[in-house]
Amino acid sequence: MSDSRAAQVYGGESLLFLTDEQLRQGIEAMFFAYRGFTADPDRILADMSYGRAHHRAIHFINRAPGTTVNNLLAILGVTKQSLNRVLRTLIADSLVESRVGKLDKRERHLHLTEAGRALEAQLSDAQRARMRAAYKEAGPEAVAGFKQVLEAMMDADMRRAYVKLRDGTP
Amino acid sequence: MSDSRAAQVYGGESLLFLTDEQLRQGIEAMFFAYRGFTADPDRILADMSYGRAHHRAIHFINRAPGTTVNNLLAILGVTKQSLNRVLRTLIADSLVESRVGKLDKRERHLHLTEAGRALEAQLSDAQRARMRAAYKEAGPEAVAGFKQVLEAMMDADMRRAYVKLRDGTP
DNA sequence: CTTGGAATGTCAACAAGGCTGACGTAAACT
DNA sequence: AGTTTACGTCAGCCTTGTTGACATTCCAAG
Repeated sequence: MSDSRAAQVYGGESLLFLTDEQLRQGIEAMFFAYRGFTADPDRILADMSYGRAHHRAIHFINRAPGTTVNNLLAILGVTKQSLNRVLRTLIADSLVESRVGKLDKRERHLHLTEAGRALEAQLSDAQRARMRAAYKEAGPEAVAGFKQVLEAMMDADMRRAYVKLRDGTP
Repeated sequence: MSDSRAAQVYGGESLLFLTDEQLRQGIEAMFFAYRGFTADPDRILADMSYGRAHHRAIHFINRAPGTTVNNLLAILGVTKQSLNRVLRTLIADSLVESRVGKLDKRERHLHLTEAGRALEAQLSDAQRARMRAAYKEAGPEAVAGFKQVLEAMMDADMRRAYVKLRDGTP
């Protein structure tokens, strides 16, 4: 099981890309690339007293303004207590606004303030710059493959959330 | 800067894949996919009292048996205090062995024990299974693109480390 | 209408795993 | 002999995850 060669030919197509060696390369690529992926925003956030969790919250509030805490919870995949701590500081610092729901007063609808949008843009710009350079270096076909593999790697729930965000939320 | 259309044509090739929207998709794909990427080993480790940090150490010790602490530090990108805490528990639990260097007695060479290799295989199998499914679903060309983009996303240092591991350490 | 349960969000306390800083020891280098 | 390198460790801090307890609000069954 641990050293499946997978060097057979199946349906006329070589399966050499499924060797353990190829898979290991992908695993290590994910590890190193994710570090790069988060490095630039992390540097910016380190100066303020924020962390990656704040970035994630800001990102998704910006993506879906008015989203509820529960909604955000599902997307971020953390406990509400964990998210709450982050939100509390963001609200205290006037980057995020929490509005009591009109229909259901239990819900809180989250919005970025002007300052919040400014920080979001700063973080986003930094992360996109690296992404853009990588895309440019690899080319459009590589990018298509990149997205396909990542999507196939997600848990089913997350995949639904991703696709929903990607295709707009009708 | 924040909403560059990038919809021009450059060198005869469309640059539509470099729009902010495309970049944002890639960013979110990385976020969700990384969660899936770590989910299976995390579940296994949760039962023991280990975490992701232990997994990383075990992975790279297995990849480069006899590596030194300093070496591992550079690859993992953490402080020695942080790594040491992890290594201490792994050594105490007889999953890792630390041997004093023969040429340079200041160095400690790290090896997995039999038990260490068993755990590594268990974690590795779980992670590879997901990777294999994703590769299979996306196909060989997508996988090639996936790796290209990830490699281009890494910091230069990490890219060197990655390539060195990938091509064997001569 | 009331009451009990479900949903939503907040507060408190704890653990993992990053970090810095300081220090000690042994070996290697100059 | 003195300096540098490799490693280990102690102490303390921060972020970010966790569980447990609790308040508020909604809704539906009696």
